[in-house]
Amino acid sequence: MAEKRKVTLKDIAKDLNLSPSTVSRALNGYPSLSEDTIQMVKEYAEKHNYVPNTMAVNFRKNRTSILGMIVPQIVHHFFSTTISGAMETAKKHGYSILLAQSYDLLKDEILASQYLLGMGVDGLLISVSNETKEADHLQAFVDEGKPVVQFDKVTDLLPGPKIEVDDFQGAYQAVTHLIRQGYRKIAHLSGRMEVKNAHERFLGYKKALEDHGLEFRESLVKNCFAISEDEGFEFTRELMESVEKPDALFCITDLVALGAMNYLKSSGYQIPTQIGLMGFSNWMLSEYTTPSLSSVDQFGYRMGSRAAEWMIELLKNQDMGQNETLEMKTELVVRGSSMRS
Amino acid sequence: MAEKRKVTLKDIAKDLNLSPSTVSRALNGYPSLSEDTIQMVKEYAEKHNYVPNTMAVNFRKNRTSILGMIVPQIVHHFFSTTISGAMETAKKHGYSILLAQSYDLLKDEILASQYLLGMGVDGLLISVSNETKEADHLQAFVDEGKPVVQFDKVTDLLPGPKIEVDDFQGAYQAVTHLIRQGYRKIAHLSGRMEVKNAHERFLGYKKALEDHGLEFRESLVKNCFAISEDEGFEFTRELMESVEKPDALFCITDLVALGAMNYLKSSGYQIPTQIGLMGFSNWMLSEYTTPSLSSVDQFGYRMGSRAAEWMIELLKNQDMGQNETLEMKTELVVRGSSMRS
DNA sequence: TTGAAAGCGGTACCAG
DNA sequence: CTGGTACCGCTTTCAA
Repeated sequence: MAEKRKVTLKDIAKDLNLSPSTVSRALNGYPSLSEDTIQMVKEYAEKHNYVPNTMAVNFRKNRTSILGMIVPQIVHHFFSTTISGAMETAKKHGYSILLAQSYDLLKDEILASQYLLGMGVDGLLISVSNETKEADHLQAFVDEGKPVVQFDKVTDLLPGPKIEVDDFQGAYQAVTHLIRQGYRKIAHLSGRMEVKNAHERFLGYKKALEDHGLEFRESLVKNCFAISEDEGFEFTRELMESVEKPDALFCITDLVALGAMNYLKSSGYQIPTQIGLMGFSNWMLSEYTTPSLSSVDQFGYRMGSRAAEWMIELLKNQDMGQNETLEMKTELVVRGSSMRS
Repeated sequence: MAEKRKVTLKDIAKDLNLSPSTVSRALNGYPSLSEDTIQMVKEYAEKHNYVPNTMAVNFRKNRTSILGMIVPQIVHHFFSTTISGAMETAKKHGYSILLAQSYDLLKDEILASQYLLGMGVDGLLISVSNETKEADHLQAFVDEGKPVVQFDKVTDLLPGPKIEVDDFQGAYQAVTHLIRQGYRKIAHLSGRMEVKNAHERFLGYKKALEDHGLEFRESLVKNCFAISEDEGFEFTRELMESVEKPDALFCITDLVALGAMNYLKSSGYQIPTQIGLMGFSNWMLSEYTTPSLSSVDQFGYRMGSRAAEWMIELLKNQDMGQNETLEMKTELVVRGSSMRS
């Protein structure tokens, strides 16, 4: 490792017969310095391609310009878009993002938090796990004066800035769309009711039915636990084999809808003519199924970007943020699986 | 921001009437220290939950324990798996990963490199962009004694450790499989021949044909430029409308295969009976199409993990690495789109 | 407008 | 086995 020593601020000072403080000031654009000095220093620095030592600056200023970010899983398309959005915005403001995954396990979320805190991040962007029923590990950030901005999946156990998807509205629109397409017995493959997003979607589903004069029936709702493709398949089988036999399915997530689609197709049902199908999240793959899957877009990129923006603003103002929530609207994406007309 | 001052090493030293050096040694498990001292220090540290200041340590040791990682796009499923693999392995060894994207543009790759270098990463893991025809920005890392490990898409312009997918073998196996399924006129939707992976896949395709006594024809090869779904659709149309009319398609990537599949289905072709279809990369969505798409798995997680491991070993040994290549085998994933028997 | 100097929190060398 | 101390590179008072 033939590491050639890099030129430091002191080197410049010595060579230019200035004090380190002057050089520092010149480079950082302080006022009250003669134009000549500034010119000279800048030129010299440029010529010897001086690069300030980030570690020294961080150390001195007691900040890293790094934001921690915890998501359940990077490989989930939605989260990868939020990451992408947060990264771009952060970079624009001179921040970088240190990532960690919780795998939707509280245990791993705690580990990740401690890890990021130890790395000295300036703040935390987090979408909490489904298991998160305590928030001491998040409070730890706040205790050290590091803001926490929650997004997508949030917990009220930690007051502070939150960005949520308007799941209620998204579900309401989706189900309303199904009703307008003429479907009348709309079932819902829901998630766990303790999980806020899932509950909101359920409520949106219910309200849409009621507002359009359709009866809500418990028997048309199935709770997925793992939110898996298999559950989509199995619950759809149960529903289609039951007396209720719905003519449309609104699924908590595209993956579940995919399972439903597989069951329906393998059992010879025609989508969307015989039965309509609707997912949620607008995964990349929804476009590529046959028929393509209608869904609800959550604007992951924008969400990540907003979270980062918010964080940076808090950091700039030395503020921990109020206990306020920003609701992000969703957008219905109508595709083949629900287009009867 | 009510940041309560944290206890430092010096605090401990003062309170315990020891020197900072002793405390440091005790905490870092140095030999030649009395058991008593170690005990005492550790207990005190524990009790006052002392946490070493990462920034100070980094600064002092002139390293960050952060690895830079540049991929074309995080949202690509394959890359998100490599990221995940690299992150887990890095964490296991006390390293974290700072991510950046090149969007397959040289310009952005250079920016990302400079950015990561400026952040003071200890080394770089990179899958280069398709445009990368020079490597000064990577050489810059080497010049500062920071190892660069390339993976997946690599350039020979920078000598050093590389992890490559054995694209040749993967393509060879894929095409051999098609031949065994009885397909005889196998077309190839290839990528840009200047891109190594694409070229290797092309060569594997060609060799498989030759080894099985089938004629290779230029007219059955179409070069995709953007590797897009649209190109898959269009080139498939061209092929199917030409006199050549293949009975199977081997596509450079699953996305292209998807485009091909869409054209074929919309034109009434039966897959896999009339025409066989094969992708490459084994994207998440390949499983969910109808029919499901045969593909070639590239083990992204393992690849990222190996890249990180390699890097950490280099770092440990203060080594920049030789100009050697690790070839990772692929695995054929046979699904509905190519299963005639 | 500039300089001198004190650290930030550790680590590691040199003594003892 | 332990202590003293210089110092990593930069920022920021305080003083001139």
